[in-house]
Amino acid sequence: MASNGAPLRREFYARDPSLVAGELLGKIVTRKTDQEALSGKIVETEAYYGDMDPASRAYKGRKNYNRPMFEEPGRLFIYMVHAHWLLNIVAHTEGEVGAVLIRAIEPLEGVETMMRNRGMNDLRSLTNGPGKLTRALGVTKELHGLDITDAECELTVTQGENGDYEIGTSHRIGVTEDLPQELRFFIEGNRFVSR
DNA sequence: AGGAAGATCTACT
DNA sequence: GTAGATCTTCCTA
Repeated sequence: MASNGAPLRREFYARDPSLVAGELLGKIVTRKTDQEALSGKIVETEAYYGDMDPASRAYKGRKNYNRPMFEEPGRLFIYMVHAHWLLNIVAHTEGEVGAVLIRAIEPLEGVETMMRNRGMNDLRSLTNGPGKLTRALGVTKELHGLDITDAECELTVTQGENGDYEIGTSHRIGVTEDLPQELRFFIEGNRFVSR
């Protein structure tokens, strides 16, 4: 089953955010509820940094709400934009600041429930955007700061199958002031990548 | 206490 | 391709 396997270890996240963002492609996100497991394959991500990144939530220094970005890698960083919760995983090397935004997943398990959560039944547009997938998976502020390297966590990321993907890159989407580097990563040709 | 911003989504033309 | 809805957090007074 797709969601089997141990969570990725903390060392995976204790590296440069752009590296982690690229390697998270093809991994499996699983949201465990009382009833069932909802899961999907990560097909699109973006990397964010600290005070050198004007698009980052951590740009203006350490605040209450962005605290996880400054702390232990492998924990969740969740916050709201335009009435949508966005799902991030803290990722940075020792002493640095950063996180990876999950922008799109390919639905695997629990599609019925995800459709119910979203109030629609079009598979293609079920989870192909950062605000859409959190709604589908039932991700809210409640999960903020949780440790996803713990197998008991309500949300985990596991290895999945080793696919041979063409990885595409581009500038980040929706940011007002981007860095010169391309920090958006996606699986080339996958139909669940946002548009 | 109030206003504005923001890593978005949907529906409409 | 553009407009309006959405809602939490932050900033200033």
